[in-house]
Amino acid sequence: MPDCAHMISAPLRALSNSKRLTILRWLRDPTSHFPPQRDGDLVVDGVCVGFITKKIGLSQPAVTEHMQILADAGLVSSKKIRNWVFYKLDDEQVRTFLAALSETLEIPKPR
Amino acid sequence: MPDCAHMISAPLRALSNSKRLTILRWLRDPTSHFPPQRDGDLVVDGVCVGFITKKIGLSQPAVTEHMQILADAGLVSSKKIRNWVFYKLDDEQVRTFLAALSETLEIPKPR
DNA sequence: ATCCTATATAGGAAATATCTTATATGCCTG
DNA sequence: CAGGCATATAAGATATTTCCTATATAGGAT
Repeated sequence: MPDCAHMISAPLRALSNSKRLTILRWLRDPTSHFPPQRDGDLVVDGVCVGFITKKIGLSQPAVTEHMQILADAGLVSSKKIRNWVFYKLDDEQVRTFLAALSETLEIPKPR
Repeated sequence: MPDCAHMISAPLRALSNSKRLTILRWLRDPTSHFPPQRDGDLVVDGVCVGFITKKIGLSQPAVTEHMQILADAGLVSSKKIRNWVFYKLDDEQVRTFLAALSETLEIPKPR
């Protein structure tokens, strides 16, 4: 396995902001935090920017930027449907990141 | 279990800086990255500020600040011996943090 | 006491992050 | 095509982070 240091930097920076961490917690379990959507399923498609904006109380451009940072880090994926953009936690990538972080921080196994 | 959100924010901010992440990787396995110390064992006591400063190529005050951020986040512990200060990865707290982060990011189990 | 070494603190400069308002783009409806 | 809605981009203000130099503190040796 190659040195995966740079692979965890972007997610760590993305997670270092408390607003983004809050959003990720919402996306982890969207039906508990958002009302049903007409044009896209909360779980299947993700949560639209407008819902996140309303709930977090920031301007819409600020939320867009936060979501792009999360997407660039690979922690969420986005899907455009009509003129909505739905963001969804990327379970696979989250697990990969968590594994890489453990690998980076935990004491190396003796051999 | 209480909401442990704020418990992971400080470590995440501490980890979001690449210099600090590099230092943590060194501290994870100090004997592979630093020469033996006269007045404190690399593994038992930790690594002194001077060694880290020399290796990372920043000013000593910058390193001191980085180490304080890591210590405030609970990721490292410090031990003063004579006029040295040794920093050491806190395995227990690192594991606690990793578990809390997984708890925060992973899909809640159905029940 | 004086000097040398190791680390911490103070102050401030420069870079980066966060956020807002204004505007652009793109899709849908009538 | 005109208008409305959802999101993205642009520009810039403010806040925070990162880093340096200068200085303080503290222990050990001469």
